[in-house]
Amino acid sequence: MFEQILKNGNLKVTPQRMAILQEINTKGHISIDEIYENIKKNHPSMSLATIYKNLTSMQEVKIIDEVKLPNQKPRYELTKRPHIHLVCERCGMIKDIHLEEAIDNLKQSCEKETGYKIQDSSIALLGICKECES
Amino acid sequence: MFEQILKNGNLKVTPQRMAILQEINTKGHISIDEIYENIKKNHPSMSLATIYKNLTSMQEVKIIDEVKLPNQKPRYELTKRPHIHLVCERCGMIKDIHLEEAIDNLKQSCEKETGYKIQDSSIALLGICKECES
DNA sequence: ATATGTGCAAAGGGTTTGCAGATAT
DNA sequence: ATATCTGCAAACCCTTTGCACATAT
Repeated sequence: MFEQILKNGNLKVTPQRMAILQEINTKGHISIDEIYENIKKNHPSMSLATIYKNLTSMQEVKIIDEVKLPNQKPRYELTKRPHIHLVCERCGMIKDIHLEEAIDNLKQSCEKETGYKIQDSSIALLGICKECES
Repeated sequence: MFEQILKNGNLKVTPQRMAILQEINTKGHISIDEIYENIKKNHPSMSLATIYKNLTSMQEVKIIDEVKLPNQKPRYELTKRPHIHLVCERCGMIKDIHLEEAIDNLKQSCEKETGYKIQDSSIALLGICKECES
């Protein structure tokens, strides 16, 4: 699965890349440091520089996306269809919501209003999650 | 005007802060370097450290907001009601759109779906502007 | 066999910090 | 008069780079 994705991007399949993708896949919205710390447990020789280089190259071929949230270090996720990041400002939980029609409506309103041709979106909503609220 | 806003935040009114606010106000979505370069023209002793410190303190009292866009250094704008950033990926133009009902709808859909209580938003749409398109 | 990738250490760049002197209230 | 702010320089990140060796194809 990730093997094929890497090959499609003309990237070689290395244990380091596989470990990074696995980590991003299971944790989602993960920071560089978290990736590094987690992978070091099973792969002690893993270098931070390798992580940086691979996050860059895998972004270039659109395997992963960088997620920039207010007041946070960048995080990384597997590339998915357009979605919304819901961020709990108390516990830090980040949840994806796939409300594609809502995003499409927003896109279309903006296109109509401005003549822009929208190709991509970066949407975060910030608040308090159900658990923290109660 | 800016004098009053600073006082409301318990920040002293200094020429440096006024210059920073003026710069953000006229340019909008401006980067730290742009602020520094522009202000130095009329205010050669202005220090970069002062700009950093003030961007931080003015964010803390919600006079300004940091805008994080994909593949860009952070930019700064005066705090406004929730709005959308439209970014032209060809010419770099950044345009605000105040589609508050659309944003409210999005918020409400997300709240209904997840039980989150949404307090804030960070929305960017990326594409090609009318001028670049033609 | 060859191009690519990895790890290391050094370099680079942006941001933060501490402090002494200056300024706003 | 006092707390706050500014400018400078140093410190402190985080990220990138160059290179020799290792690995995937």
